[in-house]
Amino acid sequence: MIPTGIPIKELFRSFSSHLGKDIRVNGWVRTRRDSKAGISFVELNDGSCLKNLQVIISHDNPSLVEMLPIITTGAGISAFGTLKKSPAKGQPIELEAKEITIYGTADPVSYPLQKKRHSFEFLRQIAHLRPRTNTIGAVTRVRNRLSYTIHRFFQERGFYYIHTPIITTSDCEGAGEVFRVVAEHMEEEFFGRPTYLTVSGQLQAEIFALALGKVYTFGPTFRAENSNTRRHLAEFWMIEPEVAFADIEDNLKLAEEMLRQIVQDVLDNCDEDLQFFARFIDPNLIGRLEMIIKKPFEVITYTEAVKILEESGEQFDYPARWGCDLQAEHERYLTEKKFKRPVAVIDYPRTLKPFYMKVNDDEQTVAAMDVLVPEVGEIVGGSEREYRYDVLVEQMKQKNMNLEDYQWYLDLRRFGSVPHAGFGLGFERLVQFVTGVQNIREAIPFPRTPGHALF
RNA sequence: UCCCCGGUAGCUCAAUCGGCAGAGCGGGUGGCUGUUAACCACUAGGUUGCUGGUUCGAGUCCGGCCCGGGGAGCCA
Repeated sequence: MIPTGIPIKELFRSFSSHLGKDIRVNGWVRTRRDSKAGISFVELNDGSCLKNLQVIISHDNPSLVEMLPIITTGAGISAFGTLKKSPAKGQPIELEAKEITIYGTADPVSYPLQKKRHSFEFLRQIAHLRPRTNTIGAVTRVRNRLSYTIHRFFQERGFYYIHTPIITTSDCEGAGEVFRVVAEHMEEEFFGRPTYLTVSGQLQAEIFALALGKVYTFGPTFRAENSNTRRHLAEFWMIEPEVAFADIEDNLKLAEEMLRQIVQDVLDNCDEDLQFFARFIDPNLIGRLEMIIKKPFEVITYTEAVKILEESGEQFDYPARWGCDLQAEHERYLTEKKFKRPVAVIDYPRTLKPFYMKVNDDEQTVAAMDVLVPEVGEIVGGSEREYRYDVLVEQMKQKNMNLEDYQWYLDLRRFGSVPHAGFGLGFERLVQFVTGVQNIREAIPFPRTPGHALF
């Protein structure tokens, strides 16, 4: 067995219990500095936290000195020695090495990562090594925490986690272009009919919501849109809760509580990483996150939003008009300038929204909701679902849909249909919002965008 | 897909009006120091994205293509 190391995070958190004891740490060398006073300093990082542990190599120990030339940036090593208080400034503790095992060297001439800052664009080209950087390491830890706390949020409220299919036969009308799924070396359709990668688990989640009450999905989603922006991926992860016996107000409340709780959790548990982002990525980050917790969401109807935009006196490239979709510039104005907080826009014209949204009593609008946040834009999109059979059929006919393809969906309205609602939260956009990374490609371990799919 | 900007050393970038292709960092060597984005000296390192053209002369100007970034649209 490989000797286990103590996580560096653990050493910094409670070093008093380890001081003076012999311990082992496994990790990767970030940098080495040699002092002719007879000491070398090795900064070791193991991914458990942002901080490096300083390992002291005394030049009195000939077997360690022999190793020095290959203890270079990037090397994977194990260090065994005594944990001591550091006599110098900069770190509370350091490890005085007795033994070092070098598992893997990293040739300094060809190892692409250097101590100094790299551009994110360059790091994307070495996506297999970029997790070893401070930023991507921190994003990865925050992403993990968000993932954990989202599951916890729903589990604590009695939601069931549903694994909706990745391969589907419905293209979820209006959710974007789809990827076809075909079996290689097979002429005929593997499934006997055309199949696609899912663009949303919503319709299938509705099936289970109308049986188990409260459910959510959290899985990969695929869109074959040729969109080249810092907010879009061809493969991304989406959280989609779906609740029976719930209307648009319940839906809004759920979205707000969810965002508030997960942001609070990250503030409580990822402080070191967030401070790093605040220092190097986005100085306004912490204030923006605290705003989520302190200020209630502003809720306005689409009609009110258009009126506010018309009376704003702002010069927009496209003036706001009732019946037209809100432009990105409109959304930014509402959330960043007018209200300076998350804004939920509800009750959109039915012509702008998909068939499954509940038609309001005015028959002109549907019970949709988009939650907009500063910097990222739309982070949540959802609605109360149309649960009345006749109205749903009418909606589908208006949108020129083939009713036969959705017989199962209509059946849900024929047998025990009840009001229900849900929404989709783009997970990478949440990661973007919480970390401040400008480009969504830094918010996911292996970004897939048009023309790019490494590994 | 459309609009704008860019592609020069391993990385980040400079190069005036078209006139000898440079710096910092990183690498190597030596020096110095309980160092910590260490410091000092020396040193190696180039198909200026590809291609065609204009010119005595092109990193620089023009055409085509490729790639990247930002914005827009679509959306999460």
